[in-house]
Amino acid sequence: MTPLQITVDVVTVIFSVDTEAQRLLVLLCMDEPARLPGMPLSGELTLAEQAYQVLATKVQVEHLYLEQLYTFGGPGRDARESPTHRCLCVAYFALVQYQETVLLPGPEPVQWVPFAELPPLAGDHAEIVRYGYQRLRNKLEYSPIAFQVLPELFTLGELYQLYTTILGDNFSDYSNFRARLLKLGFLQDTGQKVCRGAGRPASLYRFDRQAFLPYKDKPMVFI
Amino acid sequence: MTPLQITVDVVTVIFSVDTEAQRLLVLLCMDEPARLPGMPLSGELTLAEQAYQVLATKVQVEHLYLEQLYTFGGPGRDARESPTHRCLCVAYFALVQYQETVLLPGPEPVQWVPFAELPPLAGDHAEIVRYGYQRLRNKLEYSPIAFQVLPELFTLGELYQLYTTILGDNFSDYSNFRARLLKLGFLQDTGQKVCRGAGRPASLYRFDRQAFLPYKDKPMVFI
DNA sequence: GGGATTTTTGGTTAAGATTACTATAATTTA
DNA sequence: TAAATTATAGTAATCTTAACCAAAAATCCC
Repeated sequence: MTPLQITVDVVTVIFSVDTEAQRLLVLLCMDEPARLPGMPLSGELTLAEQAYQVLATKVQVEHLYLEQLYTFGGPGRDARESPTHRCLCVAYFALVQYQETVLLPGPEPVQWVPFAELPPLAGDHAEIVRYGYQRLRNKLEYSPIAFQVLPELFTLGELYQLYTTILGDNFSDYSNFRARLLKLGFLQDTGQKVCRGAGRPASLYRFDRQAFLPYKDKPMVFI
Repeated sequence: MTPLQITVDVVTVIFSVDTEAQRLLVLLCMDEPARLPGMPLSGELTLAEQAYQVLATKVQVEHLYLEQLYTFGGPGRDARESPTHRCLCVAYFALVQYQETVLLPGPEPVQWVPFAELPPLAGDHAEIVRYGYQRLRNKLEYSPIAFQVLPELFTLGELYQLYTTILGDNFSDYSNFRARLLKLGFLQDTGQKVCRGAGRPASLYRFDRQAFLPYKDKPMVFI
């Protein structure tokens, strides 16, 4: 019996939100066919560090959220496989701040692609992206990842736009969204006012992590 | 550069609920130290099939729920590791029906251990069990896994006991639990009455999968 | 046998949350 | 300067939740 040879790829589904254009974006390597950024597992890093490495070789960004998504591994999912060689794929999920993200040059150029207009993807990468999108929606509803990728100070309108771009605008109207979020008590009004385009100036808010902590493990719904 | 050799173990955290004794149980291999059932990845099966295989070599059971839990893989998590050898662990989560489960004899005997009285576990298996317990609580609250491990016909009291044993009895009182579950509309009253010990006879209910399906992707809370 | 106990069942009520909607304030745009 | 735009505040009807209460129908146990 020949021992089974195993390859493990770490790929990262990187989302970001262009609130201006109201678009959810996915970072893709524009090969033919397009694929998710990834690299084979190396020896010294944890899986999470590796997933971050994948991200960091493609983009420069300070504010992000990263977590493990799922491990894909049916036999036959990769062309390199054979009876003695198995390929697994540990997928990670990332959300990065769009405005500050810089795409890095490299041998395989990456590009933001609107989630609504995904091209055909290599192997099972389309499935991985769909899985990541579900995770994104769920996380948004019951965890504060939005504040991870918003600037330190933001308006409630900007927060609402982030939510509508990802969830669609039928999850709540703006007025009720505002009331609910403010009631939760972890948004700190700085008192500063800004004008973003037309309309009455808005208050700048800050996410108060201290005030949020009591919500750990308690039911907490944003939408 | 020597190629990295990778071993992948598939382990399964198997929970069940002894409603009589009001105890949540975990299946452990009673080695020294105790550990979760698992086996190295082989060539022909999907990860899920492999996880089921792990389960099926230890217990005989018809009704169960199985899903992927998490992939653990920091370097240094396993004694077999070296600079050229990396061990990953793809963990699965299972919930099985206690009453019908038969522990199978084998070289490494398994045993139900109360979750409240876990012995020291090998490697990072304690972390994996804790992770599984969190998943169990979450799943119970917003998915119908309870019906997967309840007999075809069950009383609302039995359903409530399953919930209290896992979540503690401070999540809802019986009366409100009943009302909420019945309102959801996917519990079919068969009209049959049974007496379980003392007390007024209870109606036997059936989980109506058809009536449940509309809840897919919709918020749905049981507690 | 018969009262105590246990469990199921079916409520009620007050408080809180949600939804849809309205109105007003303060800015930019035309 | 009027119109449009966005932020903010609030209301009222409806629905949900939490904490109870009480009767019904069985077993338990003396």
